[in-house]
Amino acid sequence: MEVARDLFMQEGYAAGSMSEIATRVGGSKGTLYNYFASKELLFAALMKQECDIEALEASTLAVSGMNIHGALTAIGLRFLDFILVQRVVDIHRLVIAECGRFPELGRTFFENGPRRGVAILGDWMAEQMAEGRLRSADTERAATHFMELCKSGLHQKMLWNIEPAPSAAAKAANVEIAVTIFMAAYGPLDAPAPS
Amino acid sequence: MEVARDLFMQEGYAAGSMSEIATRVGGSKGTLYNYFASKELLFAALMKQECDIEALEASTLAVSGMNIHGALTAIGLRFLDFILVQRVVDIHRLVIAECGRFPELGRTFFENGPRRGVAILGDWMAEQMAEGRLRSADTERAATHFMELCKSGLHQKMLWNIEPAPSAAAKAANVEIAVTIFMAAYGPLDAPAPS
DNA sequence: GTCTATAGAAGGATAGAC
DNA sequence: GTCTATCCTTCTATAGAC
Repeated sequence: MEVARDLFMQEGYAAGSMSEIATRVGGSKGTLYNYFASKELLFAALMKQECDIEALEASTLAVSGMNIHGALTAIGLRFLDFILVQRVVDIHRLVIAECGRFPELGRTFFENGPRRGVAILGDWMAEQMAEGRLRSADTERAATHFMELCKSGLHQKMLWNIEPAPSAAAKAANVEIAVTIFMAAYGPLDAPAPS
Repeated sequence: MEVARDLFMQEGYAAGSMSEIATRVGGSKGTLYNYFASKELLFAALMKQECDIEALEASTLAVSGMNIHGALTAIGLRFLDFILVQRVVDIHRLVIAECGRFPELGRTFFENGPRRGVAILGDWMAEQMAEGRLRSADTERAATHFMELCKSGLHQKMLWNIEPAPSAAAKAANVEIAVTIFMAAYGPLDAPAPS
């Protein structure tokens, strides 16, 4: 499955062949078909595994004992460190490429990845709003906005194969400005926006 | 080329065959190869055409005589009306799917689409900043932020084949909140943020 | 369980008649 | 310019020996 994943990420689902997978793995096609009844089932099993990895990553949020600014910065950095890695971008590229032919692929990844992440971040923001550290607002929308601000153009540039993974400094800069913008729009009203 | 575009959008580049294109267009494969020397050249010609369409759309900005709030709303609505259409999303899906194998594909689309759009919007924002209607800031970043806020989660949901094109009302709602957030963060300092 | 061998279909591309 | 026919490769999937 690891070999198959790499091949499909490199060549795409249609262009990646079972023969090539068998060759790369050092076995024969007959044996490969003993493990997976069809190319489609191998692909489904493979993507399910990747989806679980994504779900695990989206489920964690460790920001205890930080002020709101530091917590948002930590959340943003962790988010970018996860999605701006070549392997993850390649998986997303494969999901986007094939979700037209495998409709449940996009939905499954979305539910386990972005949607879960937004829900968890939204819940955390709801707490912050209740305690007056953030302005009252739609939590899901606020969480989505924050993530989009963090990504800014970086994710698209990788997805479109224009630039490789950005440096830690570039990511940190993006998060810093994202936090500033976010707090100006969603921060408590008694704290005026900075210049 | 129209037929080929539709087939590739539906099946993907690798899975869409020259035979199928010839059949759909009502001709023969031999004739098709008289017009395009190879499948790859047909694909390149086709994507170049789509790219030009995108470039044309990204080049226009008509907001004369509006206040900043109305202008941003108009810009955001026009932007969403363009990118949240199934055909455009399908093209983007194809670009993302194939830019790993055709590196210049992603770059060409990016330069003519998003980059051009950001540059034009950034220039307009520079004027607004100079006249005190927006806070002074990095114009390219501000333009990118505004577009990301307008898209919010809508574009991804279409790209991942989770939802069809949103209604006009849904787009308008997204733009309205995007303008509010944007103005809270980038609006002039003398106008306090609304509740 | 793993291999070789192969069936059966489809793909890209070309040759050559008209 | 357009067609039919075909070459050669490659694909998914299976059969059957060991």
